[in-house]
Amino acid sequence: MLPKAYEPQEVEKKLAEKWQNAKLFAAKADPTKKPFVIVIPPPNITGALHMGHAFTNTLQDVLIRAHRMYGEDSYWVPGTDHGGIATQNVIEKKLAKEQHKTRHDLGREKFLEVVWEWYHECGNAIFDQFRKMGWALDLSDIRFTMDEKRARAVFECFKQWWEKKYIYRGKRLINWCVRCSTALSDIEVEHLPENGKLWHLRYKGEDGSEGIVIATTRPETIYADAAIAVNPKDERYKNMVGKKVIIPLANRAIPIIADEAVELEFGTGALKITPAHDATDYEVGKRHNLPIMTVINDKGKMINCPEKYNGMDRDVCRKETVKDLDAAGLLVKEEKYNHAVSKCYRCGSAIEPFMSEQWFVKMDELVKPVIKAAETEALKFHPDSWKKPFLNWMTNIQDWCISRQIWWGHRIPVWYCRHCSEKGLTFATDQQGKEQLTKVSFEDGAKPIVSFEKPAQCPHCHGTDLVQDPDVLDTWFSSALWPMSVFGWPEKTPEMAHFYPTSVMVTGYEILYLWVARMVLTGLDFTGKLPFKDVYLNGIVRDKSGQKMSKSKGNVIDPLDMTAKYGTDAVRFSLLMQAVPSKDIPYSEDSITGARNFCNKIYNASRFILMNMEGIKGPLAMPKQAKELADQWILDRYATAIKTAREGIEKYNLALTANTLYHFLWGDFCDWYIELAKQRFQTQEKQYVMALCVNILYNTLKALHPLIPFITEEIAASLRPFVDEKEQFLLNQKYPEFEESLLNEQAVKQMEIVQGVTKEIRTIRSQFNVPPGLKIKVILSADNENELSVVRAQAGYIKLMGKIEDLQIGVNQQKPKQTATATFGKMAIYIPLTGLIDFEKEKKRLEKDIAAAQANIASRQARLSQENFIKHAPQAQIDKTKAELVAAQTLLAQAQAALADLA
RNA sequence: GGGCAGUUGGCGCAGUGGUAGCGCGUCCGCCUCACACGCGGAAGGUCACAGGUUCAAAUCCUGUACUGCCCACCA
Repeated sequence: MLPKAYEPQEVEKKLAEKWQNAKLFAAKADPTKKPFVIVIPPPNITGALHMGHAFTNTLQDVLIRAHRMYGEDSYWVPGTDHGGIATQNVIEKKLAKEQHKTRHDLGREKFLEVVWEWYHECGNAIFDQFRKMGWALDLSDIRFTMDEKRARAVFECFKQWWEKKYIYRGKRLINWCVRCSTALSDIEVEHLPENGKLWHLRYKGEDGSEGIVIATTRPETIYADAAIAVNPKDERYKNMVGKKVIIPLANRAIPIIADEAVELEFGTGALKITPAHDATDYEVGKRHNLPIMTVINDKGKMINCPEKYNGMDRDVCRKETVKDLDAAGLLVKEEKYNHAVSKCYRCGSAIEPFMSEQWFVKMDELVKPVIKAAETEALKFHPDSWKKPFLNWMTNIQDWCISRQIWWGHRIPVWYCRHCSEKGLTFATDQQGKEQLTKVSFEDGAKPIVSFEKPAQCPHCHGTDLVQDPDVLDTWFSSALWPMSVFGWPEKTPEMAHFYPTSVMVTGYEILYLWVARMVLTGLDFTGKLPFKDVYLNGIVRDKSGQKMSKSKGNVIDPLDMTAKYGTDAVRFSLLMQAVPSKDIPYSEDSITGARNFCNKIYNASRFILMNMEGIKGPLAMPKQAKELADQWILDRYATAIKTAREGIEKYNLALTANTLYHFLWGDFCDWYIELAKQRFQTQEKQYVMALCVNILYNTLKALHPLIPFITEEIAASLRPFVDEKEQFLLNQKYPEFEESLLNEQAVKQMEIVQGVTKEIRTIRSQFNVPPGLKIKVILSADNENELSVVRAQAGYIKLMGKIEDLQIGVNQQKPKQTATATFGKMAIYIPLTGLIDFEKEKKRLEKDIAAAQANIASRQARLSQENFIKHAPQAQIDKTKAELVAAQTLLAQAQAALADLA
């Protein structure tokens, strides 16, 4: 005998291995079939996968599995991402913790070795999770954004864009993360609110006058001030423009200028201009030809400032400066001020706007076809509310800073001849005593040689002393090429020809700009084709109260803990039940138990059917004819469920698919059909009923397989001897088709009567505490035989489901004494309950019925008396309203009669 | 400052132009020979607010409020 509760752990382990060994998920590249392709958003190799991965990848898995079962050549391309700064940070932390070392203690080469080791370790852990989650990824065929082929793709892109002059070097104010010691692109900067302060500082006039008061949040940058700006329309300062004031503590004179950028209402209306440390100021400085002075270096330390502060940390300098200003009587006011501060998206430390020469990609040309694709909806967003933000971002795009001053990543494929580029190259000796190129300046004469490998010699002087650019590329640079590079682009591979473009990109909306936009851009630029036509944006998995999950908050739910506890299917299904496009989902262990219970329900229903299969020889074909109402009804429900389940998949609304199948299997099949079928198990119809049961169950398992692959595969294997199926794996079987011929509106209506009457009877049983085992007598009465035709025909169902011993059906039946009364449609339901009737309860019940009926009658009558309703509403609506009125009137009359009887 | 979502029973969410559903929770009764991870039943909502369109609006439009997110050079 099978255990009573489903135990997923063993089953899942066994099946996960079986699928991989059978190469079930491998690329087929079958030219006779329509390809359906998804490239996985490659997870960063920064550690274990989290709930967000579990969610987005499960969505993809469902699509991939469903389309495979639709008969398409579906292929889900697996891989991981090297994750640039994020990964480097993880390794640095690990080094510090385990060995108390920095990356500089190891040196670049050794550090990279350590990261590569980590990749193999972490990568394997990730692939293990892929397998455990049941994702249809071929684990023998994994890509990595830094492997040889992907590196080739990166180089090809760099080279072509260099030749087209899209890639260029530029010196400008960039976002610098002091902690990560690298430049960042604009979208890698987050603007987070912070409780800061606004300091009002006095800059005295050069002529000894009182000068001007400015407001700033960054007093430590006053040493780099190049001017004070006021709005040209500002009457307060009109006569001061052109005069000079003295920077406090620095004793340097700077001019007062007029610029539109200054807001009249903010602060004092006077703005200090610090071109080297603020983006707005940089622009103002450019307009007025102001000198650029840098007082904070790449480590966040003060430089070029009064001796006292030199070498100080910028935060310390801020405090000291404020203190000294106060002492000098130049601090006019200090007020609390909440404002947005730029933070590094990887480490959270404050971004320093920093003058630096970096590599950029010019965006204006590249972006044009992307905008067109989104506008014409050749590129379609799901939900389409993302179209507008996407276009908005694309139209206002800035050039992309692609160089990062870190070690882990694709090294910029540019070389310099030490002879020819001499003046543009700065070297330093690292802690291992090796000479390293630390800084490249094109302004000072560095001459680039673009090459994948180290060139044998300099093309100009034929010298052989060549060094590679020290920077690496933004991690999103290689990600941008992912939908092409996974197929071996730029090589003309068969995979590229067959699988590209892919079908849909499924990913979180938080990386729409960071990633999706750039894939579209590269795809269109290099292939002229969109890398995918559909973008399905999923939401974020949050905690129970809607908070983002984070380690620091301690509200993280680890998917592997949950799968170990409840089974992978339960975790998957709980996510899918809530998978409405773009919607964040609140998640807690509670949401998994519901899904786990469903899995158990499937298991037990299957177990029950299998138990009753004893002595029956398969295979049993799906019966073509319904023998009775329940059969017609369940076939209709089944067909409808399949139709809706497929619709959900097509519309990327997997919550619809999950909920539909859940309610069909549990609510319709188990609660009603199996219960009704039980009585036929002992009859000659057993073979027929079992054929219907086993086929409907089996097909429902198929329909559920993309969502919960393990339990469905496991059960289907036991059922297979009884159905007409040769294929071992569900994935290779056909997804159930919607069969319109199974729809039976009349059967559904009749069944609704059976269910409705049964429910009324059950309610009364429950209300008057009729012992569950006690069979009762029920009388069904109406004023004409026609109203009773269905219950007469289906009396057996009602007797069974209502636990009725004696069911009398007839026109205008006499109501016995001591009887509970209910109404369904135009039928009166009398249940004689001598000794069990509680008069107060019955009275209350009837009064409630009466009140409801009166309200219904009033609203229906009101509507039907409106001339416009009769004139404009469709006839069906009018008929429906009339029918509802009659039903309400019947209910009222019967309830009132019953109440009168009671008294 | 601009944009986008959301606002539905205690909680979390679905939902279609014809006066509302699901899961969890609550309450009552049941270990009914598949399942107590279960079965049966009940209570509980004027679908944020104000206008408008319509015979009819929770569902469409406009505005307001609140919440969340994204974008943006008010220091």
